[in-house]
Amino acid sequence: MDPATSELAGTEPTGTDLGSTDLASTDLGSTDLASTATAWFDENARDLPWRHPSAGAWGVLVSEIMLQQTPVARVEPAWRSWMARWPDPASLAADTAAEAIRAWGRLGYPRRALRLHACAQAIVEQHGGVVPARLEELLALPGIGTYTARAVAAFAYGQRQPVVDTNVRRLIARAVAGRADAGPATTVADLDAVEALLPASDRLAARASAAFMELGALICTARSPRCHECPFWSVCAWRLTGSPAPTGPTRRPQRYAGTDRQVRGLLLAVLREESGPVPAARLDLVWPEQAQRARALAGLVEDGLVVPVSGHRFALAGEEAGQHP
DNA sequence: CAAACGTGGAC
DNA sequence: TGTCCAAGTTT
Repeated sequence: MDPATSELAGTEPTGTDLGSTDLASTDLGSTDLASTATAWFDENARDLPWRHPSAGAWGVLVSEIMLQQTPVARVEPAWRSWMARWPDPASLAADTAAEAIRAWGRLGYPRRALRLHACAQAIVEQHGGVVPARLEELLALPGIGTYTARAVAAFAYGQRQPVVDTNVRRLIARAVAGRADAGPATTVADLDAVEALLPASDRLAARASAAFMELGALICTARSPRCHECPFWSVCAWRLTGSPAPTGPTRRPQRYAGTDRQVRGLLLAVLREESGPVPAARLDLVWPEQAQRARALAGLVEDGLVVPVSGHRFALAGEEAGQHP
């Protein structure tokens, strides 16, 4: 409908009393969204390993990369083994990209593994092996964009940063703007709108950011929001107007079967299972149409995930040495 | 800026 | 069974 404008902006804070919740932890009014969400978070936050102080900034960074488009349930075991093997940037940087891609397993979007490996090397080379805390420096690292940079700054370093992911966009679109769903992209306006909701102190703001995300992930879900359990129940603009259905055209064809993505996945699955270069003939088996197969393989090479080796063989990046007979 | 980029689970 | 969805980034 209005693609140029942000769904997150445009409504004023409510002064309505929530009534049922005791929010004694703040000295300000107890009815703003941030403190309401935080109070809920205090009672309902999941005990995720990267939320423990022991996870450190590296643990937070790794979790954020893994969580880009991959559900928590699948990330958790992968994160544990990853951190056990590479507890800091230096250890990952010292290993091959191939091992990172292999350890990534089936989390999806394996370019993230490659970028995380490159990210670790950049952290070692440019930041002495310490995950940087400044937004500018985080944004300059491979695989780290608007969301992830702020997530690391807030969750690892306790900074006051608007952390806007799909969950927060949806939550605020409903609660504040009264819309059924958020728009497609994170805009500057989105960041500003969320920033305006954050408490003044760094510590409380970071906590509120985590609370907003958790609320979006557990309660204000895309499919069947659990409004009856939502702490925003009495103030949510969307619910207050009868929870109208989403307007506008439904988007995204996004098929998967038969796409280059599927073929890339099949190709990479073979290479992951092998310990070194694989004959091209072996890769030919994964997909019947040679043209698409060649295109997918070329794409993997172009992305730097796969490297051609002499003698019509291919290997995971960093493994082209081929010490196997 | 739209499109590309994996994968598996829930409904 | 097919569609929808999951803590985005890059080009």
